[in-house]
Amino acid sequence: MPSPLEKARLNPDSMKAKILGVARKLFGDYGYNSTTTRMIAGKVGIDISTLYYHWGEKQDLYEALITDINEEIKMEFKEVEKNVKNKPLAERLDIAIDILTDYLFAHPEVSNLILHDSFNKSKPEAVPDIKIGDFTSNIAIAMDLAKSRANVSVETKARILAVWNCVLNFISGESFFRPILGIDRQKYLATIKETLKFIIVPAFTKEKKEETYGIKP
Amino acid sequence: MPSPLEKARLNPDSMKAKILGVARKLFGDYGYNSTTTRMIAGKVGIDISTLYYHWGEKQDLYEALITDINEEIKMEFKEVEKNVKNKPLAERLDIAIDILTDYLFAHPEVSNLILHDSFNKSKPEAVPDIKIGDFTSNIAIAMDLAKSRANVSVETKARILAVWNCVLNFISGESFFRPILGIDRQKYLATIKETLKFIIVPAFTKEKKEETYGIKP
DNA sequence: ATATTTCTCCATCAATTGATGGAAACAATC
DNA sequence: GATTGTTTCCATCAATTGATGGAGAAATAT
Repeated sequence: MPSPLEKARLNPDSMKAKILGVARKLFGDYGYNSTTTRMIAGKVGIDISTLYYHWGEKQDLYEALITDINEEIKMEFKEVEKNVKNKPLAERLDIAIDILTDYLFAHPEVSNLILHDSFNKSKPEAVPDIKIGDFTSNIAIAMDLAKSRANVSVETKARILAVWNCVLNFISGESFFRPILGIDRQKYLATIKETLKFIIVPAFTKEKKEETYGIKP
Repeated sequence: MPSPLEKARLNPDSMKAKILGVARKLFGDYGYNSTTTRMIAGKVGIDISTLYYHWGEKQDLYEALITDINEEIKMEFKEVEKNVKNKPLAERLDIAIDILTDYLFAHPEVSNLILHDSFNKSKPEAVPDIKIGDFTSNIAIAMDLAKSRANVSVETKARILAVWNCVLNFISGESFFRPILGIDRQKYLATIKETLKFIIVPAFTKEKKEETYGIKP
């Protein structure tokens, strides 16, 4: 028996899926509290009660979409792991930045939602988190910065979180950063990647250069 | 004739100043829209009308506090500039990170407000911005990454913004990051600094090592 | 065609929000 | 002590918000 969520994902033309899609963008733009059910219904072009008919409480709708995003991120991280297998560290970092930046740039709501989720102190209790903490250890191992999930040092975790949040900021802050930089969207994406690589690659490869490059055939 | 703002700052025991202080924290924690005038009044321990008597509209209160913060940040950046004069690049970065991280760690509302300001799409139009864009060029020059305000490259600006936002994230995201890292507040501050230096110093000193270290006496 | 289920909207509710008028308490001046 | 000005609170307003009941419309089944 497919969950309501799966049903909505299976049929993207369904009203339920349409509402979910619009809700994603709006919750991302304005955060949980500042997004009203009327805004969502209005943008879908339906009455507010229709929205409640399909999704029940505002929280239920939000929960569904956070669950979705958690799933998406997990898949994206798996994609990274697959692509960096048996590559030297510098190249791993490069690939990880490319994949994650491209994904988030194409789905900026995801980035918005994660940031709202991390920093918002005013959402109702029952609302689920986006579980970034769980991912940091996986990334550490994928990047070969730790041997096992239990062995990831505080420093390594902090570094990964720093980088990860740096990406999120560039994506979510586009409307803020791009005017400061004075460049177009394409150039912005390129600049983000370049900046991230500029900052990250020397830091992580500085000391481990020999041992890690050794993997290269 | 001192502005109402200056009057409030001059006498920190005044009701007006007390309200401003509480408003800073709350606007920082919950953002403009999710902070109600009743929350502020309640935390100060006064009736809501007393708040309106002193500050007028909610926007006016918010504007006053943003203006304050803009001024504080400007001063903090001046402090950095003063301290890094005639130092080699690596040391400059070190000092800048120390000063800014300490300041923001002691006043996390500032960090919260800046982040809300950069990412929030739902605040009323008339509300003023925190002008981070203006500061990036100054920092570039202070760090000796550019010769003049007109000559700061897009890449350099992007790098500074990345670092700056990284600091903000660590400060504002403490309640989110610290459980992931599993450390106490003091260790957290140390870890932030170490992480920032780990990431930043190698990147910026990699190519410019010779020319910049040359300044050293 | 009729009956049943699914969907959509209108009207409405109670709670919350920004904001104000006016009365009382308090302080300063004469 | 009376007068004036400042500060505080109570009561209230209109607008917005999350949420629901019920009446129809639309689709599906019989």
